[in-house]
Amino acid sequence: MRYSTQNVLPLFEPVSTGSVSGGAVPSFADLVRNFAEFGGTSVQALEGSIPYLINEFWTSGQRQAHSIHEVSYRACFKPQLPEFFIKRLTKSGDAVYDPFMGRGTTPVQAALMGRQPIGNDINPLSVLLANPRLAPPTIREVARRLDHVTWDKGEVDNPELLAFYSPQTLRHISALRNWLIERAPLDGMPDPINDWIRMVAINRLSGHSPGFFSVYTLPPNQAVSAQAQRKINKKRGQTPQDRDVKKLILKKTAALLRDGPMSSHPPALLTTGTAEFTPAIRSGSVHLVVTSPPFLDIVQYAEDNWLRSWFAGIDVASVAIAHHRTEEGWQNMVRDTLKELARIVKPGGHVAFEVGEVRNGKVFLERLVWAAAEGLPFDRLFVMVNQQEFTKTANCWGVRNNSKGTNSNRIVVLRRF
DNA sequence: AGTCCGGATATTTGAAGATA
DNA sequence: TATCTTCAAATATCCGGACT
Repeated sequence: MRYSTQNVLPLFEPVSTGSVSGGAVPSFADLVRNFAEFGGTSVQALEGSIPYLINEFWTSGQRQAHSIHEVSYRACFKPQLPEFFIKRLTKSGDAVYDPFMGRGTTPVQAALMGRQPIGNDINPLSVLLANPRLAPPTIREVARRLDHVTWDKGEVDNPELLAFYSPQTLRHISALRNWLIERAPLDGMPDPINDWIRMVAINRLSGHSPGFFSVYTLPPNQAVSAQAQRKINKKRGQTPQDRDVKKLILKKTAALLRDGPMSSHPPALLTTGTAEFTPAIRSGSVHLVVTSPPFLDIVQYAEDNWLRSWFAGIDVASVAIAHHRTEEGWQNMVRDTLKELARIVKPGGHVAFEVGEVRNGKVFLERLVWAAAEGLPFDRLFVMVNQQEFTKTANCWGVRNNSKGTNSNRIVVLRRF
């Protein structure tokens, strides 16, 4: 099913976060408890001292969200997740924040719903992926700009990459890379059209369909090493073919803009840095946080993104992405992050902190988050568990639904007092 | 000398849903 | 119907240290 305006409109109505008096307006807890949009009713459970509410909350099956979200990134939640909370806990113009924004699902969804998008991530790649989609150019503008790129000014200056690209394709990619680094430097003034082109190009670098610049390789959220790619090529008997870089960028641009323009929204604030210290964000300025941190050391974000970082001109070694191997270290990181969120979130505002079960179902991260919030100025409301028959389409690496990998969204819901 | 164990490292993909 | 796009790592192996 396509994402339609009809799906969006009701979301823009201001909603109350509930009130203890009167009882005419249901509280958020009541809304969650009584949720039954996909047939099932919420199951309540108490494990230890943690109240759980279990249901199918976000989507029935794999429902597509707004097309502007369709940017590949490792470990991103469905846009329906932030939508669920934004719809019920904020009104138009409110600020919605994600300290681990990744591809920017939360700020983009917030913008689509007329809220103020605020986002942060330690990886500079995040701003490059999120910011252009908050103010997209038109296809015509992109096409005109692409005609100005000096496509003949590219060399094969990194022969390793010939494992992924034909020489001609690599020359075009290099030409675009050089052109963007010169015309739209990362520390320079934003240029919505150039920044958009870079965002799309980053997303076309590698994948396993003809819509990408590369020969068939692993899925686009994880770039294999050049050495591993040479092995894949040998095993499959494949050689990189020429790809039309400009045409593919335009095609993906059209796909991203298919569902129409971005909604008008208050100005965005996107930063690059640690979630534990975000001085650019004013105290008490945020109404809702919807976020999901890295899960222990499961995903190697820097390595997975080496090819994208190369294209963008980011020095991967300079990006200090913390990998917490131990549960204790991870919980300390979460606590320090929650302390900063306590500063940023206004009284009465909420935090939806999404984690999952990892280590083959042995570690339930929401328990660590719940413990980390102890003693901070938050009411710990409950943990929502989103359970579906179907959790992901991926079956590479032998991942199967509801057996391997992370198969449930587990959201610790806090309210600032 | 042999075994066990935990941690580190290298290797490896296919089904579901949307769209044309 | 055909094609395109997407996707929160498990498993096998190696290595070094602890222990028998």
